[in-house]
Amino acid sequence: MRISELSRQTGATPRALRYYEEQGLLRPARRSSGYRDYDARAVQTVRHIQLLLSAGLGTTAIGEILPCIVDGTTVLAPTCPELLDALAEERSRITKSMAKLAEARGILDQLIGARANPR
DNA sequence: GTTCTAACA
DNA sequence: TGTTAGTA
Repeated sequence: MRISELSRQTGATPRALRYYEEQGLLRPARRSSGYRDYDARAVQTVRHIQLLLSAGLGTTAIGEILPCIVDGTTVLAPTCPELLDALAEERSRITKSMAKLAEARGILDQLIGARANPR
């Protein structure tokens, strides 16, 4: 299928799909016309990319994790250690971010003279 | 009409 | 990422 079709099936813009390729996340074949030619598998791959992206992982991390994903239905399977490793790393990153945000909120609470949980 | 690459009022 | 330009 061509880029517009994959875009339609995944919701990713053609621009994003080309970007994923630049990052080595996708390797579509090329037609004699120069147009990218994606196989059906690409749909699943893009969904995996979107999932990992929404988890806060960067394209470089995703590039390392992607090959560890089993061609199951929707989600991924913690196969190789690299995957668990990268995911655990990202998780601790998030935990640290949450701590900083909580601090920032605490300061704002004082400045505002607010109660514990002002939305 | 669609896609491609490259580049940025 | 969007978007636009100039092509193939």
